Amino acid sequence: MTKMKKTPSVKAPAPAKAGTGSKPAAAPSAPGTEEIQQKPKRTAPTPQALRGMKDILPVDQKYWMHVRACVESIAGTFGFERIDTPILEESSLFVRGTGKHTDIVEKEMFSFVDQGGESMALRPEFTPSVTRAYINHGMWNQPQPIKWFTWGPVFRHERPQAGRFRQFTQSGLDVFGDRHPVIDANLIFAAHTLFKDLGIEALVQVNSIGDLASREAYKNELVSYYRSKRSQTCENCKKRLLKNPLRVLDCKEEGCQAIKAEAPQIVDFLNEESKNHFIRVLEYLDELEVPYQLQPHLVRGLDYYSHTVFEIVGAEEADKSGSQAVLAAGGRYDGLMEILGGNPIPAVGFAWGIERIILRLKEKSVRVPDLQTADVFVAQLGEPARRKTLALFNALRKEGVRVGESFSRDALKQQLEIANRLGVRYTVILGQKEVLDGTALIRDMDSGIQEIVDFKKCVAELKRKLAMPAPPKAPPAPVPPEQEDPLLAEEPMKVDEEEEETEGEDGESKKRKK
RNA sequence: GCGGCCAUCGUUCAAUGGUAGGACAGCGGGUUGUGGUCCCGUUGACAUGGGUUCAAUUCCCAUUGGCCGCCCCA
Repeated sequence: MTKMKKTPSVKAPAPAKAGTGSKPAAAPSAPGTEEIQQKPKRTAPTPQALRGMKDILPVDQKYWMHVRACVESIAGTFGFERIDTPILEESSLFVRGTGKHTDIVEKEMFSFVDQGGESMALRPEFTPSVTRAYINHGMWNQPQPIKWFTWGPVFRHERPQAGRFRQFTQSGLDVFGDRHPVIDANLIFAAHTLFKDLGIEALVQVNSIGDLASREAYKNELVSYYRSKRSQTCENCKKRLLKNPLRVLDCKEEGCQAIKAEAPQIVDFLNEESKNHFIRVLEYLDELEVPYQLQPHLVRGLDYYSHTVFEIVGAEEADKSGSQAVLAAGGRYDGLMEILGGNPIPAVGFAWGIERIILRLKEKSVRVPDLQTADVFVAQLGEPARRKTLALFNALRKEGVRVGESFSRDALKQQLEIANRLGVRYTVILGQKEVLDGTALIRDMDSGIQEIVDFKKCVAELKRKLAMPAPPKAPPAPVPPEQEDPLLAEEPMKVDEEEEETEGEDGESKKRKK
């Protein structure tokens, strides 16, 4: 038992092989408290994030915030309520819901048996979960339709690539309990609006795969058509014909293109009701002025889809068939509720992948709002000031002001550097002199102008200043400087009156330098 | 899951069969209490494990991870 207490944090050197039994290098002396941090030297290999799983670092958070804000705005304005479901579900939910023969379930699902012998899975998508939740909570007793909005991690054991991860974040909108085509159209409109809000040029592609009867009829026809072209069909398509015939329409092989072009189209096999539904969806889309492309070859891989299916792809990737071009996808799934043992309640929804959206935002250099972490910085010089600054920090914080600090540093220069990096509007400076006088210096970080205020009024004064709209911040301006921006030229120079106590010379000398 | 390419400081890019250099970032300076530009200094890396070799970061193999294509998908 005594040997257990050393280095609880470091894992044993990974069961690499049997060779490295003794491990002579790292011999942490047990009592060693004095030279702990010396030099780590060789330790056991640092654990890595699992394949296909990523840390989201603070630098990237502004993208996440931006997307999240856009999504919440859309969800809110379209009347969707947030629902969260467990990340872990019993495996059978997805086996039945997503489909036993889909790739997602067959080879991509993280599933395992827990200590209690129960078979469970990390959700690979949201749709079965929210459908289950609808059934479990008897949502059909509430006024229909039920409109839900989701956001959270999903897991698929795939080979990672750019824009494809094993853990990724999906978000979606679902409408339950209403089969009217206007619901489909308005949902597509919401999706389209979302991408517009995000600043991503995206394209809506729609199709209808009809109801089950229509689809079966079409499948038969498609298969017999491809049988007749058997000699020219690629190997892959031959396999697909057996397993999931509709997928031949996705084939990218040169040779198959001609066959595909001539292939029967599903719209011709829609029965009266299905066709009617689709036409009305399109009419509503026209009414909503949503630009869309009819995509006769668009089919969805999951079993539960019916009628309207759609995808949203990045504008210029529309013809490139790159798989990561699909930013969002969805459709109607009227049959799922019954598959999961509920009443036959229609539903339609769509989901989008946040990582792909963010990837796109970065590729297109879409500007997203910066995350400001502090409004004010408190700088201190000398021990008495440092102590006094602690109280000031808390006083400001209690007023809801976000305060930056570097209490442990001594040099004012360094503290101002940090203040600058944080992008605060004001820095409060407290030195020996100010402590003795009971004052504080408030420095406007844009202009460099400083004013002396009574320490007691410091918080109120800062709040007053912060309440005023921030002057238009000159953007980094990555554009060439030739066409000078008239907006920048006549930038209003505010805060010029009302500071009788301003340290004129200080501020001016500052300005002269630049 | 299949095929291919790749792997050097935190990031990015070099060089090399005899253990690595720059840029950016970081940290510290450029005398007395002032940031955004400038100058100087400094920390810091050869993914892991085998093999070939007197010697491997460099060559070979495996593993791991990333990327690209396929499968599929958001």
